[in-house]
Amino acid sequence: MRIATWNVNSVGARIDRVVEWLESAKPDVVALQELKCTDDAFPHLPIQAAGYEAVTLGTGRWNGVAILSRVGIADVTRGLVGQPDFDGAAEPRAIGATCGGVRVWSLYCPNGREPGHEHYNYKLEWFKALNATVQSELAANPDQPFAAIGDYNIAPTDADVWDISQFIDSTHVTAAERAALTELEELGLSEVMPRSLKGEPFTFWDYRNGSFHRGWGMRIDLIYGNSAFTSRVTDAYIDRDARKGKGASDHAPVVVDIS
DNA sequence: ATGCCCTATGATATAGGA
Repeated sequence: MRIATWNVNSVGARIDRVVEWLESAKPDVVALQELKCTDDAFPHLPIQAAGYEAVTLGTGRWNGVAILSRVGIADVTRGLVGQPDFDGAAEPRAIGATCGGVRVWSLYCPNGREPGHEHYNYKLEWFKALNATVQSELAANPDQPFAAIGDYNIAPTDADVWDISQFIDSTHVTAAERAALTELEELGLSEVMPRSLKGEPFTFWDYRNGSFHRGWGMRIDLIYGNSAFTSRVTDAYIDRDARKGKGASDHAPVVVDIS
């Protein structure tokens, strides 16, 4: 079974590319982030025409997550256990579903903006809610394959950004953010490292400053799984080609194959 | 080569992204 995660930066603006990618990569399950649309506006018709059903959580202009599947979607959960509000609202950043026997979460973790910012504190609180959700689900079904995949907005190590000296006093690389990943690992999750098909192993390149052709990228779209999941992994890769050309998302898909 | 920002919004600027 092939599972993928992709921050598409607006599913409406990207729908043709998304459908084209589904047809070429042939994933069975896809976690999408940054839909930037309401549930009502989600483009179900072209997704269905490509052979997938979709469950979504979207409120409009910002955020939004979905899971696409051609192997069934059951037991859909929207939001996290104890998820914090931001600016008085629960943002659409997490959706979980069981697809083909695998429990999958599509995650769009908060950015944080800058260390010490209200949004940074929200980011750390959000990860506590993710931790509580993962802990609860792993305890309920310890033998079921479980994958928490998406845009984590954290680079796990200094090697996961193009130049760590550019990240002094920046989010995505702080000890507190990385500690949130360590705490997920302490629950029994571990990261599936994707290989790079060609070029540097990043998953995001800013639109600005020609970052993509300069190799100024970051690896922030991550695959975490429990041992029932990771023991079945046969391959994982970053589809960097999907970042090329006009009309691309600023993120590349990350794909994992399991037996 | 992949080439120097993009998206949605009660828009004609602004917020957010990372």
